[in-house]
Amino acid sequence: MGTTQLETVPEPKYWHLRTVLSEALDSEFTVGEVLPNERELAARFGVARATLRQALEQLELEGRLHRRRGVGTTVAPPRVGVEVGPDGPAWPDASDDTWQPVDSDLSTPPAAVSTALALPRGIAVHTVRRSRVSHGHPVAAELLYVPESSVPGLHLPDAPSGPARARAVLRELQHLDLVAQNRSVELGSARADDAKQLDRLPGAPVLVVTTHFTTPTRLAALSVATYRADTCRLTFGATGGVEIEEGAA
Amino acid sequence: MGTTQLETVPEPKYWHLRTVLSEALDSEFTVGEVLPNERELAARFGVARATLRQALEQLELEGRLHRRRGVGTTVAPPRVGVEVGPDGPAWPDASDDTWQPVDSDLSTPPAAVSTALALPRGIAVHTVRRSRVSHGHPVAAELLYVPESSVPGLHLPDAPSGPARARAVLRELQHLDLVAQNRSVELGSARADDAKQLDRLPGAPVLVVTTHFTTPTRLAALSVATYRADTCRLTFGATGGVEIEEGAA
DNA sequence: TAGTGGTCTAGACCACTTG
DNA sequence: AAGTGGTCTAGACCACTAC
Repeated sequence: MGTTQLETVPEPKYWHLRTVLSEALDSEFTVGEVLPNERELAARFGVARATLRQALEQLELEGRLHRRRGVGTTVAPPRVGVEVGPDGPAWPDASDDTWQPVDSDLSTPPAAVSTALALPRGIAVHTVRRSRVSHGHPVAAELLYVPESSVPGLHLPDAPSGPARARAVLRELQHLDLVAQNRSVELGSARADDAKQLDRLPGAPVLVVTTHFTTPTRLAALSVATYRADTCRLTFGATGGVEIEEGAA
Repeated sequence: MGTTQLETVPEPKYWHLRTVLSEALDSEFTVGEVLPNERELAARFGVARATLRQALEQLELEGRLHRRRGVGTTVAPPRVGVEVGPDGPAWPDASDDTWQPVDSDLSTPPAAVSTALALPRGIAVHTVRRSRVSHGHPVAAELLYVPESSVPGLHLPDAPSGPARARAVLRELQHLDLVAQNRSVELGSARADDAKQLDRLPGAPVLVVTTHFTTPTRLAALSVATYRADTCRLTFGATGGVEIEEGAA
């Protein structure tokens, strides 16, 4: 008697919408194609714009869509795999071309960093900012915290900040004997400065990679790298294997 | 004359609210404490409930809050660090106590999995479901895809599914020569079945860990593990180092 | 200037947990 | 039955981009 699925589906509208849109993206759209605007999509599906936006937010979180204010919503390319974490412990390399030194100064780190480095709160450390670019787009912003005691022989250039200073600190680190490298990954939301560097709005989802660099005696440096969660797939330890490309639908 | 920051702050209300609440959580609340309900909080801050919810969603994404329908909003404990990824390549262990075999059957995997395993679409593979528990709470759900050709000597128990069948497949895997193990991490949203297993709502943010198990000749198995992004911090390769505890505010 | 996505409001009702 | 968070609506205005 006209019994459809309607009564047995306690599924939220936005979730159902997400599924419908996701399938449409698979079959009827190509990468880079622009979708109809939100007001039209909402009308087409017979829902409020806020509900439609909930579905779009899900798809953006999953890396399927790319939304830009003033421009529109486009179909995102598959996430780029960025290699994070070499086979063994290794210092960040000053001549590394995946990371670009941006700036550096001597400043007091957040309390959580002081704690991790076993320093009293308020003690200044060398703070190196680096930026990672892939395929022409910024994908990560890094803050590297180095206690002064880790680089006793550091000879600074004249400038109190800038890329040259950053490279000096990175070069000096190579002298230390690195024995271990603990990494962790967690979800976070971009702070205002990271967001600007990553070309996103504050609060955008990011993958935070924290790396502890330890020498035989102690924790010598701490790196906090913030990756765009919408566009990046972090890859680890390609131990002899071949990188497998996806997106071959 | 009464010039405050108001006019120079194009910062969204929900973002400012997030900051204020975050600082309040640091100084005035303890883990497990329940916050006032959303309607009261919204009234207290003079914003609409939807705006207040945007701030709470951010804090939940960052693992600071725990919200449960019908119950309330509580202050979340620090994220638990879950070790994912041993030092070298290793098969999932049947007697591993961090992972618990849940179920197993022979079924056709999603198209993306077929592609990665270099199988024609529609070919059935052994699918093993496992569940990971930490501190009494479910933290991850895993789907392990094993082509029949990878376990030719598999002797199945009578039951066509169930934990016993899962263990049989896992045991048989140990016989293969594992040479590499490629891992990647990306952000995703929980599908309905994962969400139920993780005690979350559909669409909840998760960290998806994909592992490729390769033998000398080919890709022999594929694991897709879904971790709760709100409660988990994934840790990698503790190469001789000591796990550093956080939360020592 | 027109069109886009981003923010915000003030309501309503629903699903769920708890007493 | 009462109280909580989750969903949804129909509007308004703002910030940004591009023409």
